[in-house]
Amino acid sequence: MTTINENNPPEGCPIEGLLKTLSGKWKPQIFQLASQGPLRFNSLLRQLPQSNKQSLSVALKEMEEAELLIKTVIQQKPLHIEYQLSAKGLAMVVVFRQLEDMLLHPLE
Amino acid sequence: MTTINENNPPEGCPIEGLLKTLSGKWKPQIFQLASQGPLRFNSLLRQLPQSNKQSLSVALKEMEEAELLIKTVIQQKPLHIEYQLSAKGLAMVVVFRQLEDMLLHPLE
DNA sequence: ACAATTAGTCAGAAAAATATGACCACTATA
DNA sequence: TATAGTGGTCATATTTTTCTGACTAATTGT
Repeated sequence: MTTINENNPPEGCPIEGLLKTLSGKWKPQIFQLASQGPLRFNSLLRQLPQSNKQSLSVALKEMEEAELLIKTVIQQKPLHIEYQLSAKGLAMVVVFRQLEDMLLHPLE
Repeated sequence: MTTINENNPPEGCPIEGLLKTLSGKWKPQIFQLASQGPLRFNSLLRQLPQSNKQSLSVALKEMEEAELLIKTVIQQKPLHIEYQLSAKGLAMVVVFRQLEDMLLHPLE
């Protein structure tokens, strides 16, 4: 009688945390655009005309909390706010590019 | 007068495709468990008691289509079906581990 | 014959994610 | 004074994702 390891509730699955911070409809585009230069809120909104303030606001906040983006307040009048990729965020984008390739290339 | 690149609708954002195939409530756990050995449907269901047949069935199918999992029918009676990580899937898990570390380690 | 196991599918309900439109404060321009 | 730009928040509505429970079909055990 062979019973296989079935007592394995992966509580706090680490991959879950990772993929959760990366999940969200507009985060891929934010990564992509931020990899091309600093972002500003209204500009981002115009570049993603299918999106909306609310969702972008939440996505930016989550990415900032995950330390993927750095938010900078530029002291001009009117105030300008810039979001740019952190080192972490940039490293993520680099890895994403590798993963894309992996996903696309057929399995030999 | 400096106008910044705003004519940049990232149609078919490549990162979007990647994160879409990785999205789904139970895929992280499937990656995790599959990295420990081949999976069978009902066993998976028992190991993830908060989940359900439907969602797992869909997730397995999507991961199989993305060539992350390989489905094998074992000709015994009753038929057994095994899901195991492909080379691609395994490589993904390895990269996930690196990304987790990146995400956790504070930005210096 | 009846229950349990294998691996699912299906329709409908519930929950979660996303979008809409109004509103806010501040500054600038006509 | 009114309009537009900066960068948002909030309550509500809509859409998408996930879950539930019933059902299938073949096989094994009691």
